[in-house]
Amino acid sequence: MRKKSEERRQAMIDIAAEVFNEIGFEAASMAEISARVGGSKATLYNYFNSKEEIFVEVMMKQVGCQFEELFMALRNEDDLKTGLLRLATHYLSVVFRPEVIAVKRLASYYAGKSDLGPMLYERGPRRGWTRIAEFLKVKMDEGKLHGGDPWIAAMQFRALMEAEWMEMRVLNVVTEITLQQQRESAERAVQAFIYLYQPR
Amino acid sequence: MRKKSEERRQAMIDIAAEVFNEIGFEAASMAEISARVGGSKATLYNYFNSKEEIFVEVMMKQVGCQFEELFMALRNEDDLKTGLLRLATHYLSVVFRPEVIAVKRLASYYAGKSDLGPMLYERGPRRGWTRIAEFLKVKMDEGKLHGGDPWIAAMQFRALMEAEWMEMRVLNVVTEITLQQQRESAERAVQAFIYLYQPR
DNA sequence: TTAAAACTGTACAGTTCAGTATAGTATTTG
DNA sequence: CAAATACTATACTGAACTGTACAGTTTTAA
Repeated sequence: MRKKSEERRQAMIDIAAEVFNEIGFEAASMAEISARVGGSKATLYNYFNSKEEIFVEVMMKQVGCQFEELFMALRNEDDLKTGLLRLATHYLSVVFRPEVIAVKRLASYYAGKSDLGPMLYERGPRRGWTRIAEFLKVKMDEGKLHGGDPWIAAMQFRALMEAEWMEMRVLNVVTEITLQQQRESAERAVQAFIYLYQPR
Repeated sequence: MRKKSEERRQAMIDIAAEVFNEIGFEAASMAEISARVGGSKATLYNYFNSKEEIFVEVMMKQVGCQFEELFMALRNEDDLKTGLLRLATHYLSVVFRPEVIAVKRLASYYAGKSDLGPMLYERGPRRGWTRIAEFLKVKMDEGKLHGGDPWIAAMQFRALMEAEWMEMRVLNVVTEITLQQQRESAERAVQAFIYLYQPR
C-alpha cells in the first residue's frame, strides 16, 4: 500500500508558498498550485482539506523556518558590540529578503480577517525576540549593559535596525537594499543602542 | 440636466473604504458597496470605471487625510521635550486606530501586487516625516539637539515610538492599546530619543 | 502476485463576481 | 413644459474558482 509521502506534502507547501507570495492568497488557485506541483488537483485535496488549510500551513512553516534561521547569529562573543553588530547585519540580510517581506505582507493582511495573526506572532517574533531579550538580560546582569526591561530593550534594538528601510521595503518603494546600506544601517542601530544602554 | 455630485462621490469613497477595511479588497463586492451607498451598482460604475480604480482612490484619500491629521500636533514649544512628548502621544493615538491599521495592512498587501505602494508612501509617510525631519533640523541647528542626519533622526524617533506595540497591533495580537500604555510608550520613546540626541 | 492505497486527468456542479444592458423613473435646466 | 441627464432596479453574460466525483492507472507492502 502506498503511503502519502511527507516529502511530497512539504513540496506542496513550498510551492504553494511561492504561488501565494507571487500573487496573493485569493488570486492563487488550487489549479495553479497543483499544476506547479506536477500532480492533479484531486491529489492536492488529498493532502489538504481546503485552500484555507494549505494557506495556514504555509504561513506556519515559513514563519517557523525564518525565525529559526534569524537568530543563529546569536552567540556569546568577547566583545558585546561586535556580537550585536554581527546579529544586526545578519538580521537585516534575512529580513529584507523578498520571501520574508512577502510573508510579512500576507500575515498582516490576513491578521485583519482571521485569528492567524496571533498564532504567527507567537511562534515567530515572540519566540525569537524573547531569546534576544534573555541574551540582553544576561548582559545587563553582568553590568555590560545598563539595566532596564530586557523585552523593551530588545524591541528598541529591533526598531532601530528596521527604522531606516523596513517601511520602504514593505511598500515596494525600494526593491533591494544593498549590502552596503544594510551594513551602514546595522552600524547606526548598534551605535545608538549601545549608547542608549551603556552602563552609566 | 443633473450633475454628478462630488459629495456623492466622496460618500462612495468613504463607504468603499469601510467595506475594504472590514473584509479586504477581493472579498468586497461592488454589489455590497453600492448597496451600502444606497444606490445601484450601475451608478457606482458611473463614478468609477472599475473596482481597482475605486480602491486606488480610497487608499489615496485615506492616507492623505490620516497624515494631514497626524502632524497637527507639531508646533514650536518652549520646551523641546514637552513638544516631542505631545507629538508622540498624538502620533500613537492616531496610528493605532483601527482604520489606520487597516489601511496599513491593505497598503502593504497591495504593494506586493501593484505600483500603489510607492504612490502611497510618497504622499503619506514621506511627506509627513519630511516635515518632522525639517523640524528636527532646526533644533539641531539651534544646538538643542546633537547634529546628524535629520531624516535618520526622524526615522529613529518613529521607530522608537512604534517599537513596543506596532507589530502586535498589526498582527491583531492586541486589539486595543490603552491610553496608559500609549503614554508610557511615548514617554520611553521621547526619553530615549532625547538621550540619543542630547547635545554633547 | 494481489489487493489496498495513492495517484492522475478530466469533467462537473455550484457559486460568486465584475461589468454591461436595459427599461423605466426622478431631477434639473433652459 | 421639454429635453437632457442622472439615477434605480433588475437581470444577464462570461469568466473564474472551489471542491467533488469518477474511472482508470501506478505504486507498494504483504
